[in-house]
Amino acid sequence: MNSKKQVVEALAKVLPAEITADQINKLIEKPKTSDLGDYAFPTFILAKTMHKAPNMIAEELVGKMDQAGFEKIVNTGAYINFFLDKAAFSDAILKEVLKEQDDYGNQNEGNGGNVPIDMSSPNIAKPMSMGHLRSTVIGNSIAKILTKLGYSPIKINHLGDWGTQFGKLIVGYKMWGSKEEVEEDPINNLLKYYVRFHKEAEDKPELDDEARAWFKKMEDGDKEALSLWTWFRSLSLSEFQKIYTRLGVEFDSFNGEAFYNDKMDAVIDTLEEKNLLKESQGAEIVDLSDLDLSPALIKKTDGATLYITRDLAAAIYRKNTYKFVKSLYVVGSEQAEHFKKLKAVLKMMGYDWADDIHHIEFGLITNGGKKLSTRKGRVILLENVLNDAVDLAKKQIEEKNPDLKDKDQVAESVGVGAVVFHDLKNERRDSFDFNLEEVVRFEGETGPYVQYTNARALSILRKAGDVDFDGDLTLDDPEAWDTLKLIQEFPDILSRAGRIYEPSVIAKYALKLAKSFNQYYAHSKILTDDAGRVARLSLVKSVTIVLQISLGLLGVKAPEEM
RNA sequence: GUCGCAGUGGCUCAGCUGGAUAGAGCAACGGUCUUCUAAACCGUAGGUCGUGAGUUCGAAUCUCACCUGCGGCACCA
Repeated sequence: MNSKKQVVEALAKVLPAEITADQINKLIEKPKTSDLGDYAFPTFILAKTMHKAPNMIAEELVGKMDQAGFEKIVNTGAYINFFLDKAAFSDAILKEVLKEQDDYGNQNEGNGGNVPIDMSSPNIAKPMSMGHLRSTVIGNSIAKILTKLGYSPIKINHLGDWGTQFGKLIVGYKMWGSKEEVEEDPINNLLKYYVRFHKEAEDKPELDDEARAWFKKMEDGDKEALSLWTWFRSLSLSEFQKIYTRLGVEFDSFNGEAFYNDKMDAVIDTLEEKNLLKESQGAEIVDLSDLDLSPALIKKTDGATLYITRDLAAAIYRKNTYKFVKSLYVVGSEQAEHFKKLKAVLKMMGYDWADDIHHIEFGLITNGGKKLSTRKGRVILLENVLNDAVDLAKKQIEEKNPDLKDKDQVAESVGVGAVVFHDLKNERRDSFDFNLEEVVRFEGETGPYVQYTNARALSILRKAGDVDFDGDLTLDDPEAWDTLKLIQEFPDILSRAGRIYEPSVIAKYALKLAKSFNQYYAHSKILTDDAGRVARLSLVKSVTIVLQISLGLLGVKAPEEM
């Protein structure tokens, strides 16, 4: 349903013909308060052409307008305020949601097009930190949003599974580690060797040489080196999997850095063919000075390849494999320049689809104002944060709803949901300082608040028993009005979230809808047995549908009771 | 130095393409559970929207300068 269109049409009839429907549509705004109606049209721009004061124009236009189909149309100063017919509106929107159910809001702008999403991408042998959570959770949510918009996302976990750090790891393992220790607690112990390596290498630079030598062995296909690498990799992966399961995230591909080892020569060949490669200070570069970018370093002085070389190979591989309509990279904003360069080089290679690559950047999480650093052992372990949050959720349940069944499962959903929601509710570019208390908060603008709202609504529906959601769903209760309008806005919210790749748009919407419903809940007796009962229950049902869709899009579970 | 991002009540943030008295949450204070889950609801208090100029009928929103913070800037990813 489209109530805005109704407003545009009403205006088009009385406005000068040179103003197009499209222009009208752009000028219409939503008033801040409901006493100013549901839509408003400012008449200032007409003042010049009509040679009259805006408030006069507004008054005149209102006099000429047909009020049919609206509750009323009035002017307030220079604005024309439209009040929708609440009864007709509620009936139409509730019927639509109840009919569409989980499909409510679905759109097909994507037309099935493939969209690889590079996300999560933790480094092997290092624990997942809060930083990885961002990439994982933002990527996952964007994938779900795009699915609802008709795209086919492909979630790629571009694992950090190759590079000199493995040389360091092997050296550390051989010096201080043991098979038993690693198998007991793979990630933490591997991390221990890695941190110790960096500490000791400060005084013993020969350790770095040794590490380089081991990495060289890996590249040369040395059996021992590769078998250690494979072992570290698979241990790490199964540890990561535990966290992904908790977060409810699944991947379509785990092709990480190592996967592109044999695909870089072709890239370098092409660069050479197109005469793009230049030698500079002993290294091979692509000059990007025309674009005000520093050069892209393709090959080091020692002939080894670099990050961008691998990413070029990956970009091309993804285009060939998936024929994508766009390709997303959920990576921190500190890498913005890297992606500019990546696109620039691809463009120079003649790949116009470079324009379809989008860097979905997000802000840094700091701890005490400082950047997190694995090397210095300064990390916030995601697993600990999740555990703390779940423990706290469990306590709350014991306190508030001790008879609840499946307490542990609900605590898991609520605790993890709080952490995930917290990460998604602000604009992704915002960087924030980690604060456990804030992350695991359950009151106010939080995930649990939305979950709780949904659980209470479901509880009403359970108490209502069998309801035939049919017939007249007219609801002209002013308390319900904001909620109804919000439900109707959902498809627009979804499309905006997809357009700007912003899960926070959905999170904020869910909070708004939950708040609005809680107000309704507090002021209306829904189960009262009167003529409006079915309509009110339809609203409750519709709210649960939209809240559950929204939480689902964020990757947050919606427990039925809590 | 240079490029990018940000600067809104004590704290964390909204504010869509410029529009009608700048909105929430937390914290503070005060109310609301014999009635659908009080993880909720209602109310009070709190803001020169970093600073200065400009564009406009109208600027938190656009332009410029400056200040502050964070991030990037060739052999890490």
